[in-house]
Amino acid sequence: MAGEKAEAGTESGADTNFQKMFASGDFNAANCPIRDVLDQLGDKWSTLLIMLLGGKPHRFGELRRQIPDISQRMLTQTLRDLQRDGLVHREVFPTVPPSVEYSLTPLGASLIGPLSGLIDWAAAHHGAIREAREVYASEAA
Amino acid sequence: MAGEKAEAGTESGADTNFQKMFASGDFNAANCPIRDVLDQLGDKWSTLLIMLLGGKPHRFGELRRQIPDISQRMLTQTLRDLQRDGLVHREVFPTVPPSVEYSLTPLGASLIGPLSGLIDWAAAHHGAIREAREVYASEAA
DNA sequence: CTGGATCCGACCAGATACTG
DNA sequence: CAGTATCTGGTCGGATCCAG
Repeated sequence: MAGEKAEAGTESGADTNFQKMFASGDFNAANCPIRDVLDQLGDKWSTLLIMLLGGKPHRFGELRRQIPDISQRMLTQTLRDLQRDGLVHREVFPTVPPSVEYSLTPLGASLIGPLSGLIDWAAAHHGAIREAREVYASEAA
Repeated sequence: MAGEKAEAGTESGADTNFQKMFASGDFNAANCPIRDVLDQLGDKWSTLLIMLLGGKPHRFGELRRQIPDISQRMLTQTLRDLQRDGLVHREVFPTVPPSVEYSLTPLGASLIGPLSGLIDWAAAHHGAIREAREVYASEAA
């Protein structure tokens, strides 16, 4: 299969290197770097924390107050995962009582741009999505 | 549902409008449109399917072959969710045997851009992330 | 104040079998 | 070919108690 059917997409034009990578045959979701990264970002709290830390560094309790509906367990765990991936920096100040500050690493900061693009899209179209959901629900009935 | 309609502040800066929205107090993750949308996109297969359909429409079995490690159940379910959100169009051809074609709606196509931004980031930095993970693992030991 | 550890329910997701 | 239905295990995530 050597056919170049790129022109079929007409105006899409944004699939770019994804289609190329996918067509390269060596995909199969196992060695897929996208999934590897998106899996973490796709969880319930990661993106929210990243955007929050993108504004300014936060302390633990500060984050907990900013996100009322996160449990302490999930906050700890998500922060540790992000730290593990090199997106978040954790700094402990040996004060009494102890305080810990979380901030984005340069790698984490570089994610803000692309992530904002997606968030902007979500904000812009979530009305249409909710509408589509209601239409679908009423059709199903 | 008390007062939908989030202004979303058009689109200008990157992190700016998120911080603005967050600071506006009208956030709290309950009425957060971001979470509403990202929740669906963040699941295991949505983004993959969207990018795939962004290339060209696919039939059901075609998608299943393209993604070997998706179960038939998850494929059906994810497609239905995307259709419900108005991102994917489902067209049935009453042939024998029956065939169904899935394609992106204009709304779904508009997502390709922002999503590609994130995917490009993932592809570009996933090496750094894997490296960070190994460092973290060795430090933990 | 910042977490670790544990228990436990809820939901996600795969395997399998069956239908039109 | 394109699904639906059911059973089941694994993981996510909240609540609570405890420690430094």
